[in-house]
Amino acid sequence: MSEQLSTSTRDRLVSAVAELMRVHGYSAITVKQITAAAQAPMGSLYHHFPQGKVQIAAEALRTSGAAYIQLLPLLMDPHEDLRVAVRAAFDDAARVQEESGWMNMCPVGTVAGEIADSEPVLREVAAEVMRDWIDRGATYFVDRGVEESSSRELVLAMLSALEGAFVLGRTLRSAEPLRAAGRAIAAQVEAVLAEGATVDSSIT
Amino acid sequence: MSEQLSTSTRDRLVSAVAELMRVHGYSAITVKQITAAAQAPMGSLYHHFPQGKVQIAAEALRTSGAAYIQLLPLLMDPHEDLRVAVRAAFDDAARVQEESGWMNMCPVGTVAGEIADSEPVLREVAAEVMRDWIDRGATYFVDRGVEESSSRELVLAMLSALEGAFVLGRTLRSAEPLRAAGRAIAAQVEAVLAEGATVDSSIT
DNA sequence: GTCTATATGCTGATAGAC
DNA sequence: GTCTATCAGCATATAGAC
Repeated sequence: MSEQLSTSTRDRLVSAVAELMRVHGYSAITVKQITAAAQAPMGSLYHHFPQGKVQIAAEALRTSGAAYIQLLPLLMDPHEDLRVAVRAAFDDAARVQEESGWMNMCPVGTVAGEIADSEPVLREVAAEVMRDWIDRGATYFVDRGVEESSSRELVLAMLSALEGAFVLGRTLRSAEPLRAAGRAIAAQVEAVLAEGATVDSSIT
Repeated sequence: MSEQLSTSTRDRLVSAVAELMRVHGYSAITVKQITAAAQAPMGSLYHHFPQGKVQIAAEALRTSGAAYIQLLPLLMDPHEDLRVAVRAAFDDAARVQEESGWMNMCPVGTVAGEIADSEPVLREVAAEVMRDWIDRGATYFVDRGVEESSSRELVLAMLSALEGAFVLGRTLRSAEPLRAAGRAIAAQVEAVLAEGATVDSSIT
């Protein structure tokens, strides 16, 4: 009964697509690249994913998306002040982006922009992933004292700034966009907390 | 001496690529699509652009990029209060995005994200376009009373939020991301102006 | 479930007549 | 400067033995 050390062919295929999409997006990668990277034959891909490239890309987007949003609390929890926490998250992202040699930080955003008008199935999957991000993010901000109505707006602004700064930073090879974006979102946190405080004091 | 009503073959080719990239990005479009859309034969494309697809895409990015940044003052000039102006620009963008049926609002951001690790020539062109945006944007903010050092940070945050919200909005088919991003950048303007005012009052 | 061999169509690019 | 015909290679996907 020899232990299976390697992961399943299916899992290796999904990981390979996720990694390839992170670097090259969706349109530019080929199924040959995928099977080569996963060290699997062509037939296995179409055995596990009968609809081929689109289907395996969808699965990879869901997997990566779920993993990515877990970073948010991980980066922000250590900081008591929410404004500091937001800036720390962006500054950490900036550091990672620079240290990695300006790699693509988020395949979901990249692929979403690329295929929104061409691959309706993948667009819907990307939308599901983003809706999950927004829900989880809003819940996190509520838990940290932001009013329910402002939380959704805040997480939308934060994710937008994050995704956009990823692209600018990677293109310009500069950590500036992410740091600047972090300051803007921190300013928004400040504004939202001030609003909440006003409401609170009017109640008290 | 019959007037030439149509544009030159060269111009039609560049326009066709710009429009196709706006919708589908770079990797997904083909030179056949380009020549078909421009109603030009294959040979003409390679006559005017010997390096082919990459070269014509580069030209289209430069042309579109230069056109896009002109919208910023156009949208913001009518509003005296800079915070209002910023929100108006984002709200206008949100309206356009929704009314257009969630079309791609900025080919430069889309293409930049897609090819940053695969097409070094195009990445550098996209970087040049963005550096031009940043310079012009920073100058605009300075002209409207923002301190020089804050202006650059502000325009970086604004462009990041704009590009990211384009992607989220198009994927989610929602105007919310752009509106939320606009409020965050307005908060940043508020913060930056307050800072400046503090400095000013210490001088006065 | 795994793997090889292959089908069919399309890719970017070129040659060369006009 | 325009246009047609065509190249060599690669794309996704499939068939069918094991």
